Amino acid sequence: MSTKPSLPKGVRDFGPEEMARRNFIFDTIREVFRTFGFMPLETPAMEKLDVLTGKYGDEGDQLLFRILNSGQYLKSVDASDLSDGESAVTPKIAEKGLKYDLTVPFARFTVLNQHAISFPFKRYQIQPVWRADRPQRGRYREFYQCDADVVGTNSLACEAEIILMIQKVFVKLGITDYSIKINHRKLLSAITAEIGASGKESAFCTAIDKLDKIGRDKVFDEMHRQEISTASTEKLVPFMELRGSNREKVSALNDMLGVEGKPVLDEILRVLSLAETAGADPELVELDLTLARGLSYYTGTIFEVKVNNVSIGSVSGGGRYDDLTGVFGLPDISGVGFSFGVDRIYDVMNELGLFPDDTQVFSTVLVVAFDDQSWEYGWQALAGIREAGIQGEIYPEVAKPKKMFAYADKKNIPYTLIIGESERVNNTYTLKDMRSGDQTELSLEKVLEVLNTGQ
RNA sequence: GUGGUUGUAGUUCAGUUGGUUAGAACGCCUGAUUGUGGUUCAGGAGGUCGCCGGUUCGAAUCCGGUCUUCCACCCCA
Repeated sequence: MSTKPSLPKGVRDFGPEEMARRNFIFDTIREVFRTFGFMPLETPAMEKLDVLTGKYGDEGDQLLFRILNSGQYLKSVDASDLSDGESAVTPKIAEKGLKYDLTVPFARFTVLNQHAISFPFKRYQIQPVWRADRPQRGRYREFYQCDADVVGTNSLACEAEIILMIQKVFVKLGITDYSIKINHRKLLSAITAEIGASGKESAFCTAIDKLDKIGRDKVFDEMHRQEISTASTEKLVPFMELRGSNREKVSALNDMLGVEGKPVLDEILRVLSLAETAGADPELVELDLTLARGLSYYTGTIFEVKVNNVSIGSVSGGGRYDDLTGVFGLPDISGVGFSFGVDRIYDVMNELGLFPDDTQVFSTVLVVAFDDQSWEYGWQALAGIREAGIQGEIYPEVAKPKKMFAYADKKNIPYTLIIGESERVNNTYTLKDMRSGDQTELSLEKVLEVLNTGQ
């Protein structure tokens, strides 16, 4: 008995026309990464769980896909583990997990290969990652990330290059209405200290991150629940009311934070000016104090890119992490990186109608034969067509003309090469333009000429 | 993880207060048309109504469970 097949929750197939569009995005991003000197890297789908856990916060750990051990995976589990529940059993039956992002595996790679790497090390990585999230619009359980990271340097040029790469990619993709939001973890810490809520940084961050979504009152409510005092949230008001250009915000912050804030603010200014002198559009970059980001390993500048007027979350994000390799035994390596979410960029471009209408052409010519002997004749001609670098195919059997031409139509093949008895006898080929319906009897040489120039 | 929502032909969807044989469009196949496609016309195939159970004389329809879809939280690309 056969069962109807189905796909697991949150994963998708990509058909031919979808792949053409996705590849356009991948190719664009890859090209930009290369022009900035990043080198390719791939890591396995699965990692040891101890590599993955603890890097993404508690929420992140819950979203890890765990892989059941092979063989007799229950042999080390006993009754007391079972009565203790999942937290006792899971580590004993699952030692591997699917990777959750590309940054942590990259850190693991860097540590394992430090003997072979010369720092600063720039790599890009385009691979799927998996998260056991509830699927939603723009949210999948398997999705592609395109990461570029630099490790082994503190230079703020790296941050500036991230801004430049984002802008370059979006220009090529035709996305114009978006903003690159930047902030700095140390700036958030300085503000937390200034309002007298030291030690509450992470609660502060998750709350303030929601400001544009739920409004000031609810953010304050949440902070109060997290034991941040009313006095503190009152002191926060002027920070929330900061408006103006990035430089105006920075100078205001300089006054508000005093000497404590100076180093961070200088960093931000430096990043902005490096980006601008290399041609970045300052209008698209916005210092946003409410940007916090959940991943716990960020320590410096953080980025997020949001396309305006679409109902999809951020399409890119990243930041600087001072010590990601430290947990793997290689301390004091600072890195900074970011990631494009191809799946969301695809959804955004679809929503904005940025993909060109022209349906992909997968074959330039279809060889159509009316009898078996002609098919053999066409088969040989096809070899010559392909030799000339033209994409072509033959209808694989002799069938009714209607069927063969309908195939060419459906597959959007612009030319058919028609062969029957008369062509075979004359040693010629009838080339038909499927759009106009015009057809002429030509030598193979002429056919190749038309196919090469005709497209 | 919490709350809601969806599921009927290959696809998009109708289907009345529970009532005989579950429909349409598009797609597919065949023919009109055995060396010429897109149009037109005629015909045809295709569904255990997501799955399991319950209520009922009778369930696509009501109830429960489960899986799936989409959405709001949480969080995130």
